[in-house]
Amino acid sequence: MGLTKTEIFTDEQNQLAQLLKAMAHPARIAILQRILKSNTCICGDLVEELGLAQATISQHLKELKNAGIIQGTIEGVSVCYCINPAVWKQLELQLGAFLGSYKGEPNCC
Amino acid sequence: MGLTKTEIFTDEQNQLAQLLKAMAHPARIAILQRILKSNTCICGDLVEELGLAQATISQHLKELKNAGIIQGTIEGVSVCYCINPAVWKQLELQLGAFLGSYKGEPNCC
DNA sequence: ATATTATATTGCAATATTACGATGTATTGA
DNA sequence: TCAATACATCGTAATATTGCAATATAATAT
Repeated sequence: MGLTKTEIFTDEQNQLAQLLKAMAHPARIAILQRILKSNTCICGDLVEELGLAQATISQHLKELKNAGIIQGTIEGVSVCYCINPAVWKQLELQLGAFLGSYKGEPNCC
Repeated sequence: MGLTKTEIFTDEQNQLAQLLKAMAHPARIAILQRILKSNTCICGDLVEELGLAQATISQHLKELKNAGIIQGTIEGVSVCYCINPAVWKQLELQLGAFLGSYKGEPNCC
């Protein structure tokens, strides 16, 4: 198979899983950290700074963009990527609620 | 390929990516939500409640266990799974720092 | 118009993931 | 001991992901 059965889960579960999946790669975490740090946008500096080929970086950027986590605007010859505030905030809320719902009660295993 | 180049990233990036990856599937999110809700442990109730085969559930549980997010102890004939408090707390901290480092300054794209 | 620069897309090979049936294993109860 | 119950593991098919070279595209500069 290799095909997730999305139809048996809630929209919220599928959506959260998709956002997590988009971030679940060290290169994409590195890209996001880089965008967060130099809050002013970046472009293909990534190709030099990370040790991956240009095609690979472009592909990772595309995945982050498809998930809605980042957005890019053309800026002359290069492209400027930055965080999509709405999605980032939603992710923060959804994940916060999810992670925060654990109350660590020690009556178990 | 299909092989992540982990050696070019920091331990923190690789570790966070691995934790996110373990959670980045709707079935595994559903499993975690179920564990969080009935904070008292569960077992193969999941097979009935989610619409997946027993082998599939077992496989997802194994992945969560391998990532360290949950732990299981044998309880008679069944197995009791619950959250690993240390890893959960670490995830909360690491993700909180990561997500919280975005200050939403609107000087960009 | 043409070259240059920056990024995207395509095509491919290697590997990973998802899901399940079938089978193995360990514990309890009769 | 033997059956039943609850999981785990194996094997397999379908599909997805990762990474790159090669090539395409789009914008600016000459």
